[in-house]
Amino acid sequence: MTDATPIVTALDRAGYRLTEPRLSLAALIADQDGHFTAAGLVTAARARRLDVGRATIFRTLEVLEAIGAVERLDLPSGEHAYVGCEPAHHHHVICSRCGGTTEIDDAGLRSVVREVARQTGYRVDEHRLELFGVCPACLAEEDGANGRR
Amino acid sequence: MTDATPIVTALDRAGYRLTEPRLSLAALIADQDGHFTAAGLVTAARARRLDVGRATIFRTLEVLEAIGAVERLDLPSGEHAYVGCEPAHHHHVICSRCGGTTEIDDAGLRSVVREVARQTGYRVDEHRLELFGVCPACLAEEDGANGRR
DNA sequence: GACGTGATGAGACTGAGTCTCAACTGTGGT
DNA sequence: ACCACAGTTGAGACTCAGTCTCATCACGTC
Repeated sequence: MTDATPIVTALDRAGYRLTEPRLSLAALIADQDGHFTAAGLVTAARARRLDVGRATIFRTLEVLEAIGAVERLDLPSGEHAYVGCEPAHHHHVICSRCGGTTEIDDAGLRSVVREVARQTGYRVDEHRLELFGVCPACLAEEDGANGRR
Repeated sequence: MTDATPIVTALDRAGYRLTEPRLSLAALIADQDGHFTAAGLVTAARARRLDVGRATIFRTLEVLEAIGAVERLDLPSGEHAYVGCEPAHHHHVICSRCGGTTEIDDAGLRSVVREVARQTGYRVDEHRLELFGVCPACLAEEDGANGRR
């Protein structure tokens, strides 16, 4: 993603004002590939000399998460990160080498959830699946470096 | 769980010293039903007049997580919580009403992971599934309270 | 029972995230 | 084009989780 328009239109449609800081942030987020953290955005914003306060960055992320333009995820390290994404239910695989993410669809998870509900008697309202691994590009690189392995 | 022995033996077997603070904490954790947070343990320890420092609680949780006696999970609120559990790979369903947790086994997730790997080309090393909902007991209570719904 | 090492507690420290409040700015109405 | 106002912003104080340090302590071994 390198185009901020989807984020902007999502904001607009949800009735949020299109302010200058929000537009800057939308552009910044659109430029990130893979996941990014709030702290990272703060640094990036400063690097680009965008006049955007820390508080605003957190607030904007909150808004973007609420409208589904961004998804929050928890890295194995315990850090909170975000990924820009389409506002539909899905999950991510995260490359622990390059930090890139790939969206995945249901992939049969729905039936897992149903099965769990059946086994436990719970009404399952929400679920979160996070997958961590190594993306094809990094795998290829590893192979190249190691000869084989 | 209301018996600290499994935690204690796990510690012992892994070569950790069985110190007084660790034993207190093991007992404290065994008494928790459902998930608990580090902050909660700190409070609980103080309430019971256990002489256990905050740093020790964090360190012990780290150790317990490493040996699999406790699992760390991320609540939808972004808080970090823990559940005491058997040291085998599994997942939890968490009741967002009473905070109770239930362990679940694979339930078909393994094939989902395989499917994702196939779709994306990733080598998937790690995955985390968290389910949030309402447990049977709370569901029954809700029904009782609302008449129907 | 003595010793060495791993464990501990107090408290300083760091860094993420929140809150407050006065000042500002999009936006819809005119 | 202008106005008014409600929503938004930035600075910085604040809170709270989690980490680190270091002198002291106590478990387990010999």
